[in-house]
Amino acid sequence: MRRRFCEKQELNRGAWSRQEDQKLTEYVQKHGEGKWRVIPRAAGLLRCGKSCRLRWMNYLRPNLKRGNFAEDEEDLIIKLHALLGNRWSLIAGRLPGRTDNEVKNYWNTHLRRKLLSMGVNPDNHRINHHSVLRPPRLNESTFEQDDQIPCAITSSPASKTSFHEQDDKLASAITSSPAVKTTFPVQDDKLASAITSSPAAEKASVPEQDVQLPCAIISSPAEKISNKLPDLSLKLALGNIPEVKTAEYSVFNDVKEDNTGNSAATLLLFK
DNA sequence: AAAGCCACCAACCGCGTCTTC
DNA sequence: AGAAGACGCGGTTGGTGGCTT
Repeated sequence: MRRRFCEKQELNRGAWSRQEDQKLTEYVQKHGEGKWRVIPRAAGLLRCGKSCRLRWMNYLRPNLKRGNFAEDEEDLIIKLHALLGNRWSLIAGRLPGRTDNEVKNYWNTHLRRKLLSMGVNPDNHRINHHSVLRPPRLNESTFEQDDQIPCAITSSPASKTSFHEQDDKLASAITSSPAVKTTFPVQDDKLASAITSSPAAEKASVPEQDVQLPCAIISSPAEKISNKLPDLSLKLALGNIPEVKTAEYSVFNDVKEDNTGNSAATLLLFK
């Protein structure tokens, strides 16, 4: 059997000592992050690069927030998990000072249980019919049999959603149907007027780097909701709504295909 | 007091993706 | 274009401390 890298090199494993932390911190502060493979030797550490990177990213890095999660952080994690699933690094990216490892651990030890106790399935975020009422203003016809994510969501029927495939990997041009406007559970007039749909799908391209940002996504009534999609499971719509400040809301546009190949758009907004 | 159980979380591992040559 | 190395992500493990019996 092949020996693990750390064993082969007779490197330290397990908990980090204070001296090791100090050496790594000093080295990274002086030379910067990256080149993790050369850092251990350069910093005088008997660790593999991978271990150094992990220690730095999850523990030593400056501006890390430690301690209990605030209620709004919990709330955000739950909403993001509902949309993104176990994409811990993406979720952590929306929580300043939190690491993917920390968010993942918190989810597994606290939030998972919390959702279960609320009658919500933590794997798919569907609500147990017997324990939770549907939001009163949602259009029932836009939902599948089970309730979906327990926050502001609209879904457009597959038939009204246009979805162009540019190639196997990327797809573009998503539009929301007029149903979006009427089924959105509006809690705020500003949003109500701002969130609407474009009349027809049109291809448009969005710079790749923008698509990487999993946040501050706003759709415009006038503009097409369209983009390049780095991943078929996550479609992000980018644009601007003049009436709504992007700093105030996060919007996700998710498109799912059913087994007949039809696609349905889901728009999710939260503060 | 001590054994057993459980929750928490730091750290490890394997694998997929990206980058470099 | 493709091989190799580096990096990053998510699942899992294992040590530790607190609580219960």
